[in-house]
Amino acid sequence: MTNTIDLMDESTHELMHDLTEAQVEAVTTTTGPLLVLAGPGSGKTTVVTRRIAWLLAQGVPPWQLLALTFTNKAAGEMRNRVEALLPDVAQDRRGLTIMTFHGFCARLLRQYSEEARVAPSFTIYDSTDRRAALKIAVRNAGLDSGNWTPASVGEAISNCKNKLTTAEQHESHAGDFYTRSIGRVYREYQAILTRNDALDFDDLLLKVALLLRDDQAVRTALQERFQYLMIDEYQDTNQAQFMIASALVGPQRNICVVGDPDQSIYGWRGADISNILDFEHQFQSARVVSLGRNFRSTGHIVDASAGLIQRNESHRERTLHTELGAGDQIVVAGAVEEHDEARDIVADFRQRFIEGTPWREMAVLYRINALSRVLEQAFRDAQVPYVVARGTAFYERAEIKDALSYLRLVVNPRDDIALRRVINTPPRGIGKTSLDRLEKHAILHQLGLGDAIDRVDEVPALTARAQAAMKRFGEMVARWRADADGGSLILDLPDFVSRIIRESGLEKAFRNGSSEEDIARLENLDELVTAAAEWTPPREEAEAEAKGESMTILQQIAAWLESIALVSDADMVDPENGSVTLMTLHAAKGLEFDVVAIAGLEQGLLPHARSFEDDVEREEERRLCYVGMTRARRLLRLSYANRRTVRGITERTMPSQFLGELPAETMDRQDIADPWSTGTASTIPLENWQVGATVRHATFGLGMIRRVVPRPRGTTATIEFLEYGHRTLLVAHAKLELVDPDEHPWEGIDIPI
DNA sequence: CTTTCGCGAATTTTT
DNA sequence: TTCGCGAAAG
Repeated sequence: MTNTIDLMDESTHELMHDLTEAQVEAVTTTTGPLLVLAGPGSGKTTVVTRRIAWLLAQGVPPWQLLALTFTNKAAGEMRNRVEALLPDVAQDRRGLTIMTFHGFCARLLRQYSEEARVAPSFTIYDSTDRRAALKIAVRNAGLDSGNWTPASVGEAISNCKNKLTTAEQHESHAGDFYTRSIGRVYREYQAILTRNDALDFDDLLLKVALLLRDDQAVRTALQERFQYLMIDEYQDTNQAQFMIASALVGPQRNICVVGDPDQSIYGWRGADISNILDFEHQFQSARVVSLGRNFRSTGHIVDASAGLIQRNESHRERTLHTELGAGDQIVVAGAVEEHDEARDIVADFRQRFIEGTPWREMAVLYRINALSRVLEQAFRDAQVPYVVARGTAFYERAEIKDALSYLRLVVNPRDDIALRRVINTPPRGIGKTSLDRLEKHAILHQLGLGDAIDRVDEVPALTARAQAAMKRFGEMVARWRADADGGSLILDLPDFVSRIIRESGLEKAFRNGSSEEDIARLENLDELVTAAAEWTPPREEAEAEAKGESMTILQQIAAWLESIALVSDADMVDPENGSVTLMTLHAAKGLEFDVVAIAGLEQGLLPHARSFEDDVEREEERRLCYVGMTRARRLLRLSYANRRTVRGITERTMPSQFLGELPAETMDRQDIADPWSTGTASTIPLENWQVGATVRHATFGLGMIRRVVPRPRGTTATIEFLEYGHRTLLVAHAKLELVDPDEHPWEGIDIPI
């Protein structure tokens, strides 16, 4: 590597002088397949951005570069950092493509709509729309909506799409009833999407994968354009994304993927960890660079998280080191119940603030969104500024979805899901009966609902009243559409949005009432107008506009709606704001803070109860915990409550098994006396009393813990002893010894269940 | 046709 | 606890 540096001139040396040897190798290995294994805090973004700058400095035209990320935030940060590296050469970055996977696919599909056989002005369905479409699909497939929930059916369909399996293919090799049924719903669901000119998230990837697979001309064109491909967070790619990446890589095979198998946390969504594990097999002669130095966290944090992740069967041995010193130990704190836990976190943060850490450098992470409620309350009560990173929440509010549905209908007249949502919102005399009649007519004549409304005179079943109401509705939308598409009266996007809110009657509906709720809804609608005003078109469009091709309102709405459909929670973390950030562990991926608290480290929460049956899922929970811990630079606080109220029911909880897996010397334990156990604590820490743990008893010999139940007189454990059957013992008094699982005491022995 | 009420089910994570 | 759905009342 040294001679590489010797060969560099002044300006390029500037790009390397502060990098480690491994990082330099990752930056300068520009030809052929390259896998960068980047542990937490190892300077992954630095490497990718320097690599882009390096390629540009080598004279590679910017439009030949394509970098794909998972979130808008990651893409934005990458763009900013490239710009910071190359401040003077703005026009040299023209055509440089740094986008999210989904955003990139959406763009390709609009560009090649004909080849991909999608409508050019397709709508992207978010999870709410998808749910609505799935319900209709289940109904159309003649199945009982009670047994076939949108969630379960949707997951099955999603899995099919990730594997590029079409409904027909799925049905053709269907054996059992379940598979056949899913196939039927899948076909119905896809028919709805097609009729509505809509694509769901999976379709964005699927359609592009199929396009690249089947259309050689398009594939070649893209391969020729994008000579250098980079993919961030590669451990979270699914099969469709792998297909896309493989197809984009031309004969020169310049593909660089960056990721960390230990941070794969989207398996539940179809992410396939083998993409990164098998990279060297998929792309023969790939170079592998492992970034082993952690620039982010202090020693105890690095050691503790390493100790945890080593417990995973799937973990590949490797060492990470930091040169930032040992730092503070991790605080592991217990609390009586969740309110105390939240208060303790706030008190801790307040102390850090007094010591000089700004609020924006602190974050609270949790497994499930429901936990944010208690935490928010505690922060509010203490008057500590906080922000809940929930980018999508605003756009999920009913009144916002209503307003957006009107806009969607303007852009895409065939969007029946949007139409259903707003045809009677606010009420305009078109009830269920009328809608049913319209639908019957539409099906009979093979029309969309929008078309049927345009010819509502021909629907004899409708009452005159309903007919008139529908006619008015149809004309209203048609008028908007005409005005948006080249009409001269409209000034700009926010004006148009506000006009729709007004003329649709949404505004009036909330202005009539004066309840707290109505006022909030009005404010939200105002907020939407503000959001429209603050929105700026993405770069490609902006460049086109600079050339004098200004966008019509219709095009602006379409682009705005697309950007809304593709926002994620993490996108909303604003480093400029002076608040503590509250978010899920998933949303925290890729971020870092000086001070991090993880709340709710309890059995059933983290790891989540739904992962109990499956070792693979449990390992993903451990990775999730690992991701959370490694977000911290200096201070990490893990906490649990002994009691937690979920859905109005208070339940006893156990500390997470993960706490028992952390090296003792990295922890500063601040557990509290468990009020349910009597006095003397057992020699085994509570969190090690897990179902499945192996123990040895002085009299009964070897056994396995089957149940652990906290009781007023002390926590009891039911243990299945190899020779004595099951016994229930008081944890505090039993003379038990925990057997190291590595000893494999069960080898060759049938464990009685 | 609209509104209200009561019941039952549910929440893990999200582009 | 909260949401969504269906039934019954207005």
